Amino acid sequence: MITNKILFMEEKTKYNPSEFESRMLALWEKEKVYSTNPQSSISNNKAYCLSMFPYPSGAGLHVGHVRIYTGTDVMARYFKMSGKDVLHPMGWDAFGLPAENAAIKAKKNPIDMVPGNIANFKKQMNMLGLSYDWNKEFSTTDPSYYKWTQWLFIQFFKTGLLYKKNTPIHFCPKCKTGLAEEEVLANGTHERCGTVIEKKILPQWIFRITAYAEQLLSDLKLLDWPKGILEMQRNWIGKKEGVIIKHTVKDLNIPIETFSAYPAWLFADTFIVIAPEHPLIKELVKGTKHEKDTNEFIEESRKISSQDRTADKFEKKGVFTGRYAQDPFNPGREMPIWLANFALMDFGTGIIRCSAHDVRDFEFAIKYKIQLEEVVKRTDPKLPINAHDNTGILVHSGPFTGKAINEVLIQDMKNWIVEQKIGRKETTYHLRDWIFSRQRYWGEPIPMVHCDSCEKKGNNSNILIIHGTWGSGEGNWFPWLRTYMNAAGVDTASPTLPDADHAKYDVRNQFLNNNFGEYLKSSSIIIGHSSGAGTALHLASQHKIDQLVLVAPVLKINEEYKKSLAKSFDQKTADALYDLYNDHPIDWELIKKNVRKITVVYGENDQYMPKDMRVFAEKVFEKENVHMLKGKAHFSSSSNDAKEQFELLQFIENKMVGGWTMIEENNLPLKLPYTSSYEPTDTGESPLSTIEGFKETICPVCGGAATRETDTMPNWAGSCWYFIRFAQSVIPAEAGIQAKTMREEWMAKMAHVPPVDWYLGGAEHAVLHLLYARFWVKALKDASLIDYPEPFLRLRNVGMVLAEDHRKMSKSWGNTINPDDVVAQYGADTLRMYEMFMAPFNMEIAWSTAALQGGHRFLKRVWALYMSRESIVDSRESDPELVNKLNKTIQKVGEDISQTKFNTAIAALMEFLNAYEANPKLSTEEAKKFIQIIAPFAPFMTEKIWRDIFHEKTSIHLSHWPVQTKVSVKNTVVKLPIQIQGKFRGVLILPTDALDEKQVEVAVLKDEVLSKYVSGKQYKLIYVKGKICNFVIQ
RNA sequence: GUCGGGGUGGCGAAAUUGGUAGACGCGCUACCUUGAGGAGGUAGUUCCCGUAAGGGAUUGGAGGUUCAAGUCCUCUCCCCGACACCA
Repeated sequence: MITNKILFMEEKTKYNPSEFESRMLALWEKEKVYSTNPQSSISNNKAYCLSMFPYPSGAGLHVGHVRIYTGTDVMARYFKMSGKDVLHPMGWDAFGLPAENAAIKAKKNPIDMVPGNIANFKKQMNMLGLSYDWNKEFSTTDPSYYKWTQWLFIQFFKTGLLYKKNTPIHFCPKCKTGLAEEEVLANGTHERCGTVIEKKILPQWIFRITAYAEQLLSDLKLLDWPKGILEMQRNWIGKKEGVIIKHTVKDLNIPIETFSAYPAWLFADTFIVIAPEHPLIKELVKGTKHEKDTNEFIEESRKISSQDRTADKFEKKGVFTGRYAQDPFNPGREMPIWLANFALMDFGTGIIRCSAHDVRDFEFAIKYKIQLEEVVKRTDPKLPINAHDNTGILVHSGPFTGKAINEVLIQDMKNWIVEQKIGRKETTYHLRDWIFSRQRYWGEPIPMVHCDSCEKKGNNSNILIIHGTWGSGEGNWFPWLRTYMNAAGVDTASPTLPDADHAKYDVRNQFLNNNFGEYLKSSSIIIGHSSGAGTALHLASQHKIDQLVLVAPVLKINEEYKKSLAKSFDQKTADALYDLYNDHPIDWELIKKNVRKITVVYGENDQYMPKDMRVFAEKVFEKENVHMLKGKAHFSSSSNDAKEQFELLQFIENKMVGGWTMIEENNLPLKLPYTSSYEPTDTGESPLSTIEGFKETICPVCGGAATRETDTMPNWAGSCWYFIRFAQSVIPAEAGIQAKTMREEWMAKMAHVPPVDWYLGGAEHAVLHLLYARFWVKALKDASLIDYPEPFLRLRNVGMVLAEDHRKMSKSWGNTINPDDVVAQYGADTLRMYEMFMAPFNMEIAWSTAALQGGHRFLKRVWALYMSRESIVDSRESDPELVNKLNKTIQKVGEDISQTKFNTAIAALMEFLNAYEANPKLSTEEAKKFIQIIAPFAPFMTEKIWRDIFHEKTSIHLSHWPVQTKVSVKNTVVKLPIQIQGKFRGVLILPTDALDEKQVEVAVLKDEVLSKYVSGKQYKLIYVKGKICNFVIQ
């Protein structure tokens, strides 16, 4: 009998995770413990915790994945127990080169390979006890997901943010695809495969991320991100403020411009160099004796790869063009123009003014014996003073001679340059536009069609802007919009109307029809601003056009409004406008027939518009086409609205640019065709071009034969907005309201979900995914598709997990650790505990199987303690000191988790366990609390104890984070550290009511050890009451 | 070269505001226990001198501020990461 009982106890006492972990998983699934509250994503008490989602490789989870996912899981569990509405989803970033290359190797279609990999990842994630709500799961390769990625592509196309153009790109000869700037490493190799990149000119979809350079830079201040990542983004955007200097080439009268970020040194420049790729060179040397040398030099430079350029031994070389330019800073000085291989075509203007003060220029001048001048005294004539130091007293510097170089002086010089008309101020960025085409199979097909006949017929969209009263075609945001649209390949015009202040209907109408009658066609967009709307409306009644966009429009003028117009302008102007609207009435019905889409935009702070104008707009047009923009006024310089009106872009719908148009919305998704031959081609075209029946299609505009785009999107596309899809609310759409259009569906499900609160992942995405996603969010915000400026409010980086030998884990080294093996041997809780404990979350760590035992031991000790019933459940009395310590531990663990300081949280748990074991006196209620605060780290074991020992019916993971019990611990004594001469000499134990300086002094003098340092000596006391006391011997 | 992050025992690391440096864990040492296991317990463990009591040194190095510095300031060395002929 006795033996049996002992056996039973042993069985019960032994910590055997494999015996219960899988049962806990089943229990959680049955009880739907991790299902998300549908309100979570829109609750103002939400905590959106997200790990960077993985690309599901065939290799399965790495222990590095485990570290990120456990960290996020611990936070999600803690926030949930703290009463927050937690969103903690997981999905798959399965498009892209790695998956495709693996599939090619395995001779399978990636479509067939991905599901197996996902299943394996998912199995492993479940095994680890990660609290994902799998109802939120999706893969970027699901047509139901990439349908939206394609739809977003179309939205960006329509507004000119994405356009197709022949452009020199980085091309990976191994992967046979074009790449983005961010995918090329400093040594000129592809970040995925290490192959040296080539330059090629190919037609590419270009995403205008540079339009957002300034916002991407300035909004960094909104983010709680690691300093290093912020700095890397800042550097990558690379804003530089400087000046452009204008020159004229002697004898040729060709203007050339140079950029300088250091204006203080401009008076020293004596020669000019041009990048060998510069197109101007041919003109400079044409027909001269320098032509041959120059061509040879250009040819030679072309052969040097970017890899060689960055090498240490890169030799500065150049060749003289035989030409000179006048130096605007030193009248009479002629600057020889050279080609130089250190000049970069893609920085500044590709042309540089050079001086004795720049290291490279100096070296070059010495080599080719070019004359130098200096504007600050050099101590050693053989060495340059680096211009980037910006220090010294100027000489030979015109009006600035004798002045010290500082910020103020530099500003003065810039202003002087502008005043003298020598040049202008200029801001440049390192950021380049994002090449968005990949000549590969495994990506989202680009939902675009090219129609040759449309292109020839001139069916491209163009834009005519009509300005308002007392305005001009060069006012407000018109030049900005024109530059922006022209860059995307859209023709624009913004004529200044004759006598616009007082012009009546006839004058306006005649002028526009004479000059722009032929410009307007069925694919045209007319934009009318303010009272220009009247003219625009009349035009639209005379021409069939695609779109009419009315910005802050005047739509009618009654007597009262006429009076106010006369007051703010003059009577003649008011009369002219009255004529435009009333003497020549607007035919609303005809306009509606002539125009495919009419859009009206007002700013909510527009003080020039009578209140009923918008009401009227909603009456004559469809209500859904009348928009009110928050924080905007009259969209004019007079109301101080910014000139760059990105928000207006959303209302402009270019239908066709360069013969390209989008496929119709109800044909989305454009599915990736299934094929057996998807290897990259050698033609620079995507493999989709070889698939029969894919490329040929019908033009949505003219109905004739057309061809599809066959390139695909880069693997970063899907991850630019996946967090929005995860957070998608299910409320209106799935409650029975059927959205008519994709925009309606988006607005209902995705427009109102908030950004990610906690984003955890590796630092390797600093300028790739993290920059791209920020860019999309800004573009989406300007398109009114979401309403926040940044996707990831807090970012925390995870440190890499190295192998035990401190090298990277790699199959070829044979030093990998498989999480499956660790879980099989020690249980998932041990693996989680160890990875959270061994180092601060963001630090690199080397795996240590020995240290893993530490976490295991902790769990075993907790287990053993709670399994010995008499010490836990049967004890009624709590020791106040221990409860006090427990309170502090509850507090610390919570605080540490919310600061991603998991290692110290666990240290605190261990510290408490030490105290608890030494003196196991806690009531049942208090004993439960300790288990609860371990729960985020070790979800399996704590659930088991919660149910078996405490007989709880609902999951510990749904329980509330414990509150601290008030205990009165009478601290009757205080340990007071004593220093003598600043050196620690011992601790005095003093009653709490005897802590006055005098009492401390007496106690020290009485103390056998301490007294010998001070007795009989002159000393001064520095006493921080109750904290420390220092005796300073005089 | 520029920018960012670091440097604390044999190892991974702690340290609110400047206030007992080394919490917690690993490892190690001695002893105990056992079902002989990758087990458990107790005590010890920054280094040097000392049987001990005790003393001295100590947060990469040098200086400084302070009653008091891992923490603040100046200079300097080393490691890691990112960017780089950027005018």
